[in-house]
Amino acid sequence: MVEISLTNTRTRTKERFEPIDPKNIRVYACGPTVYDRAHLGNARPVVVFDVLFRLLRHVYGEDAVTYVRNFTDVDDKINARAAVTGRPIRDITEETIGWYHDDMDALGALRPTHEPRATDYIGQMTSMIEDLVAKDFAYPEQGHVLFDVRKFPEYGKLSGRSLDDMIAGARVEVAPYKRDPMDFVLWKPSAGDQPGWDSPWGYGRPGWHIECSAMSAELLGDVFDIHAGGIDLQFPHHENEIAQSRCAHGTEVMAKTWLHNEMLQVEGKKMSKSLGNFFTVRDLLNQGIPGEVIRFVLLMTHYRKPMDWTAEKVREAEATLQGWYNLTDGIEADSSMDFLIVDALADDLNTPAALEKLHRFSSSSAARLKSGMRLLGLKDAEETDWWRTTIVSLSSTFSTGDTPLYLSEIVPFLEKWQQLRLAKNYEEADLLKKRLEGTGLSVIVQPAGPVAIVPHGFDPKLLEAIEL
RNA sequence: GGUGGGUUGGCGGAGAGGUUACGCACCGGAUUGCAAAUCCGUGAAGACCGGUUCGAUUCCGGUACCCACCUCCA
Repeated sequence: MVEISLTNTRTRTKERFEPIDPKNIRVYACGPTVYDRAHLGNARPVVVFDVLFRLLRHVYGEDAVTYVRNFTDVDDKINARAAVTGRPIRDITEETIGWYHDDMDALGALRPTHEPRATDYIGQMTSMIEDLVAKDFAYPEQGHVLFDVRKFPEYGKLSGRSLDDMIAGARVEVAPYKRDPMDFVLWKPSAGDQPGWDSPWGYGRPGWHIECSAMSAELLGDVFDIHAGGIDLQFPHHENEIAQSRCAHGTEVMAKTWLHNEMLQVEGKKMSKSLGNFFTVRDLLNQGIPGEVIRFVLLMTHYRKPMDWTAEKVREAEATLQGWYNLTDGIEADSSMDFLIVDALADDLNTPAALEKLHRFSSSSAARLKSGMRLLGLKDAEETDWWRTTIVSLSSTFSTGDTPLYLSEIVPFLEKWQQLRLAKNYEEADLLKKRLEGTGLSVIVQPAGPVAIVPHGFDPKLLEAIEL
């Protein structure tokens, strides 16, 4: 059995992963609030924890892993979106969930075992809140229900904060219904057209944190193996989840292992709308950057380090993948050296180290490369075609797939170019070559003669403007 | 202010107390009208100051700088 080690935020150490039940490993990751397209920062944890999911399935068996990622479909940002657009909330959340699936599928992320929606678990939330009130960990006040942080001595342990320090430096307004400034909302009243449900505390809606506690308990149990999310969720979201779940269930831990990925930056700066470097996964796909390339870039940096998204990395990833796809197209995969990749991933999801192994395979065995790429969730060459090119030459022409050949359009130019070259009229030959390259073609000389490399998506109409 | 993390060659980015990371770029060679592609090869590092050690970029302490969170953004 491969020994997996993971950096556990809860204990601040890298430790060996030992499943509670090797036949049913239970993982929960915090999913998106569905009010808009997923941005690139949302994609990082999705890809990172997809690698974890794949690794666990590889090691323990495909049916031995239960992976839950929620959709937060009740939230004030969604309400705001509904108010601005005049659309029903359900329309917005349905549409956004569809987008999310499209975009994450494009990145090669497997669908989790369960993708629960918060609004389908309101009953579980209210019973959990009732339980917390009954056990005196929470108190109702002015239509709200609040968690009483002073009742949970270990509050702040996950993020290494003390209540008193946080209050000293807090910039939050203290609501009048709170006993302690750090008390957080489990339930809050709804008015007007805000979404709401009947509850023992009146018509209202849940606070943000309770949904993850209720859904993870329902689907994974009171204690489960791994809870994952972005480092920005460590406080307060995960801290609050732990407080709720442990107090309600009376357990020593909520999850044995807590994993947090570091944040994403763009060209060295935090991604933000004001800096103009904010973009969604869909924006990148629409620019023609393939999903596999986005995935590759995300895998180039270890998940616990801040990662910088740059155009240079995109270029590098695309060139590398194109080369690997050319090597592995039509090749039968050889899994005999997979353990090298698995070992790298088992060492705290070291994806850069795994990529290094793939680079080594690329110069020794395309069959092993193909198998290794699958382990990282990179599509097979046959499943995608953006990397394909067509080679047009005067003697023989072939295409790496179903790409059109453009023989009649291109060959006359190659013949002309060859004539000029044989006549040593290099000035005109170079001019012609430059014009051809302006259409996206690459024109080169091989031992057998001139050759044009036609990229995927080439537009032959561009050739009409060039004089023969 | 509090808490956590980081600083590796031109760039990206890992591991390891002493043995080539790897990729991109660069340079040299093969090849080439030029170029591209491909193949082969060389060089290049660990913020600063101390400490531990036979030996540290790798462990410990300090300094500087950077980043994140504390503001229901992954």
